[in-house]
Amino acid sequence: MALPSTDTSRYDNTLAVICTLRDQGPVARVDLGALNGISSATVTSISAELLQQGLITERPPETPRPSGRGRPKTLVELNPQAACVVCIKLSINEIQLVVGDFSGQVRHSEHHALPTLTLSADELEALLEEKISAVCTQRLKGFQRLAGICVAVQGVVSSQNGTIIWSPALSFRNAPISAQLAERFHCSVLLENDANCIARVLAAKPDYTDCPNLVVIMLGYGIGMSVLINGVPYLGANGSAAEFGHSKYQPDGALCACGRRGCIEAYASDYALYRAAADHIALPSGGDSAHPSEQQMLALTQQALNGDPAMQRIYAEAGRALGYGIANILALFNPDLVLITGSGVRGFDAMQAAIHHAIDDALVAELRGTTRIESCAWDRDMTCMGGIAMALHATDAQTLSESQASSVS
Amino acid sequence: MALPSTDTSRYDNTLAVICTLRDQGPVARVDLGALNGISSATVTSISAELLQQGLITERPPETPRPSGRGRPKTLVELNPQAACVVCIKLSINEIQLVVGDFSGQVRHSEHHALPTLTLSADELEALLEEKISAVCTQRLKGFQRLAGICVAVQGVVSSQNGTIIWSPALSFRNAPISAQLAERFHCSVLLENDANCIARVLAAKPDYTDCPNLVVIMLGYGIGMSVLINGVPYLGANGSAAEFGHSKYQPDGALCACGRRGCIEAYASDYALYRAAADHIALPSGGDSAHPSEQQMLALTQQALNGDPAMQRIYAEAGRALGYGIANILALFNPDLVLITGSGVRGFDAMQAAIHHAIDDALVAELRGTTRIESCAWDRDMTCMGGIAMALHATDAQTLSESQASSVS
DNA sequence: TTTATTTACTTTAGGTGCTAAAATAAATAA
DNA sequence: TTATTTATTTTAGCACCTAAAGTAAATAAA
Repeated sequence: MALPSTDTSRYDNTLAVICTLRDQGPVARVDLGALNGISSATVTSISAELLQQGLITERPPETPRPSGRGRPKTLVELNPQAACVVCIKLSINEIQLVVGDFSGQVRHSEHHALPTLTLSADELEALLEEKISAVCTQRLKGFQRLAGICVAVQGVVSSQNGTIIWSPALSFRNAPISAQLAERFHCSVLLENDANCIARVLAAKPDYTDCPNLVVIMLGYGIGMSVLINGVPYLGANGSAAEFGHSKYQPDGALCACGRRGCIEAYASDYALYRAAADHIALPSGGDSAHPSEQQMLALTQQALNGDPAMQRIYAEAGRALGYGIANILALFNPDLVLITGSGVRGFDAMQAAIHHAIDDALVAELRGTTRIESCAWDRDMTCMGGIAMALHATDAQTLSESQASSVS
Repeated sequence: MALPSTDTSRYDNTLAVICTLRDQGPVARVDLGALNGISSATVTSISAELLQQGLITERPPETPRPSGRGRPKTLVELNPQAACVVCIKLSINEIQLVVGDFSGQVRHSEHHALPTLTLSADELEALLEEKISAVCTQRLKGFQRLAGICVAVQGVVSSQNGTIIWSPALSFRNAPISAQLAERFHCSVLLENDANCIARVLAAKPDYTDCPNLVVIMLGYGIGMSVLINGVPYLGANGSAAEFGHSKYQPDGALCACGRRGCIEAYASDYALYRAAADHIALPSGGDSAHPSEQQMLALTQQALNGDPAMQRIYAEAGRALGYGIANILALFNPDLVLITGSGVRGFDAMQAAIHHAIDDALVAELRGTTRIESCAWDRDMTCMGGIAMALHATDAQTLSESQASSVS
């Protein structure tokens, strides 16, 4: 039963204006109207409220006048100081903290190496509180408030419950996180899968804006995925959807880190490639066998690209597993685009032929469809950028209602 | 960029009232308000419009008065004659036509046996026009108009383009259907996958209403699937999503009707079971080897349930393939519920143990999740009932705007 | 230098559609 | 017959939008 209830147009339009300003930068009132399909009279009214609440500011007229006749546009822009958000990325033996302002710009970023795998749930909680706290005291000068926190985690999380169900970075399971952080910092806390953060960033790129159904595959130590359906991440019933890495290539196949056999991850992840290669060739030392270092993985890839037949065979088999997995994605999701990224794209060229060959083997043309399959350069900062964007988006509603409340009092 | 634009609440509320009346039957204005979260003053206003347009009627007060004090409720209900819709199901060598009225009730149903596989695209078009035309002249007495047509097809269809991309019932491909029918009958034409129609009916059942993410697997001659995400069928970029039957169990495995190898369908569909059994046991004649008859399939299933070891092995292998396929569904979609139905559920008991065993083999508990996996009795009329419901839903918007236009003139 | 033109923004007038509260309707209980 | 209860309708008022008119601030032309 749908509950249409009362009119929400002012609210929707205000949100639309904020979103537009966030991803277009300073915009004139006329253009805000045109971009969002509302009259400029309405924009005048909305921007007057936002101005009064301190969420936006009018930009002083440009010194070199813009060409053309007529009254020059008065640009309005988000007030960066109106609020800030923090994103913490939790990966194996490393956390990254990033501070973003209300306009979405990154203001600060820091990395900390630490042994995440030996942490207890309480220690993790304490660690996150300490790091956020430190960043707040050092970096929050001038900001009106901390509006939200996004915790980006590799693995299975329940955004709804604010619980990390399972993560390769942690040795415990079912850790509730959001509630305590929310109480400690008096702001909304968003728990997100790292792949969803990446997908958020990629989906905004101009090349991919016409892809409402987008699948992003993250290759790396493990294999993750995000599925955007009409631009929003699909989470499933408990948040464990899009676990591409543990979909099957071969029943009773290679052993996976999850403990089962035949997962795609058991063929195409870093540890799988390293494991398959370790018997054949000598590798630079560093990392341990379950967690190969970037140097080791680069060396592996290089050998395959240099024409080493054993390594070529290993990458071809990984590509075949990936290809069969992608074939299932095409048959089940029929997305507009599959993007392959993550640190593991370093090996994409060595796998690409096998991937496409496997897909063509698996699917007839009608089911193969017209889905583009592309790789995408990896940037380790993308996760937190997406987390900042998601935290701001989640926070806008709250920011609005709070500002309204304070302006009433 | 979102385009919130002008207010649509009257429209939304009117649609909500119609939907409520359709699936609840006669309802009083107060209750319409409560069920849809709007005030009864608004319901009065909306129902006055609908009454004037002839879309609803007031039901005369009950002769045996309802208990309780106070002014008795005046129930309003949809006027069944306000419009009707036709659903045509196209299956291998059979079509079914069903007429439904504006209130969603089935008024007429007929089956025709005919050789669909020898039809050309033009012949199919002519056949559909002829059958619909006949049903209209015979059955449309008293109805104000034919509001919509739903064509329900096994296979891959593009609802957007109104094109049958591929169907096992037809020997040709890429047949545009909707446009010509729409022109001939001056009404909206909806082209739907049969599994989506079934899913629509099942999702409405009280047992399953709390399952926003629902996967329906249809076993039969082939294997189809429908994925409802927040209650709406997921179609993908070209309408070829949810092709579970052609997701992979075993690379280079058994030959599938699609021409590729290792598809789930090549293990667990009727033709696959028949093919595997044909070497082992004698079967009643009828059908051909690629299209076993219902009698033959019942005999097969019976042998397995009677304890025949060869047949038990065949059904166990089919169950294992299905189970691995479902494991991928759980990992990728993490739905609230997987329902297995279709004529092939006759063999469910013979496969069930193997299905669950395979799922547990494939997935760790965190990824297995809490998804319910259930079978559901098969009813061949369900497809058209879903088609009627979907056609009405698709049509309501149009019905409204037309009635408004005519009431203005 | 003045005037016309162009474009942006704001104000005004009017419409849609909602709700809460008051009024009315139609029953039962006392 | 009167009081009470519940349903529906009417009324008054609010929120929000748009079109159109009015105002502001620039350039181009006379």
